Amino acid sequence: MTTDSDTPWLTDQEQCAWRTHLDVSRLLMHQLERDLQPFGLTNNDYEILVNLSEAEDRRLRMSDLAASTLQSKSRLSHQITRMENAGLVRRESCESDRRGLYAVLTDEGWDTMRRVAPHHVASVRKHFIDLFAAEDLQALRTSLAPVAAHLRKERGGL
Amino acid sequence: MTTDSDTPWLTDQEQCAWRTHLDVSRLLMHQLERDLQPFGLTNNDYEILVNLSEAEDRRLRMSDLAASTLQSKSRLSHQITRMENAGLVRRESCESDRRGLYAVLTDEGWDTMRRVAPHHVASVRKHFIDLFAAEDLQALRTSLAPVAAHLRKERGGL
DNA sequence: CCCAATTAATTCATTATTCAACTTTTACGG
DNA sequence: CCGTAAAAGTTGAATAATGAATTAATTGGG
Repeated sequence: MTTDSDTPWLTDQEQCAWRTHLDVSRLLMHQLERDLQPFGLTNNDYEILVNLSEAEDRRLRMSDLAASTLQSKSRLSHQITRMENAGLVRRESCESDRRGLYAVLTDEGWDTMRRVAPHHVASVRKHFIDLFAAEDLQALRTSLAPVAAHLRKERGGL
Repeated sequence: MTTDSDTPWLTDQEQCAWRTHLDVSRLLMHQLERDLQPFGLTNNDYEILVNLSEAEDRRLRMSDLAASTLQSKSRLSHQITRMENAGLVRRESCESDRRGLYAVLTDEGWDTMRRVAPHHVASVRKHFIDLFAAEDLQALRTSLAPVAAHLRKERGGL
């Protein structure tokens, strides 16, 4: 049988590491959201802008954008609709596959990105990056990378 | 004036660390959510259960519970309403301060907690804790703790 | 002792997320 | 080629989160 005493409970150290990670995740997202608010953007908006502005021709297929932002297609579809209404993005149909659509950054979206990015970077530095010693940040990266890889494999289709 | 070249953009290393942290946060929450689904609980439900089950008399004031779960009072209020409907929790009025309410774990909530906790711990181990070398987990904890502290100070009232 | 300010918590309206159902187009096995 | 399966994306209804406004009780200075 399976009893309580079989359960490999977390040690105090592990508990603490875990809780700290959780707290940082949540608090950090909240803080970044707040820092973006004056510009009328959410974290989600911003991430879409980043992905599109880095992409070839400032456009990406809906599916690819959903994959790279780790969202469901449905959620992305709603998200893009909102951003389209805000004038940041537009949909364009894809010639090679008539099922497909591109999300394309508008000029306004591009300008918004250029204007907001410096502030966002400052925010990320202030509340995260600059709080680590350089070697700690490296350690973080190298120890987190396998976790990310594991989790990516674990999730089949979002 | 402030130009683009004044902006202290993230280095490649920093970018990578940052993105990895973001991805891990999101993928991990998703995975844990999926692992809790068979038990009919969400991450939020579970966290409330943990907090209440560790508390004196298995009860906490709404405000304290909101603070320790880093949620707004409004959100917590809705959350507790849902959990009350699910029979996991009940509200009890507070004698010493008639404005106040306790969220109290029901017997069903307690049983649910005891039943689900081992599976949740296993999930946390599988997708996070056990993916680190012991010394890396320590490093994570010590480098993340100041970040958590910083963020807690930064946010005034949620 | 009283009134203004604060605190506890909820409510309501708006916005966002989820999940399943649906449409259209493409791919592919026989 | 034909028909069935898979893929791209959207839609709509249900559920959840947010934020401002509200109610009710407490505190504390004059």
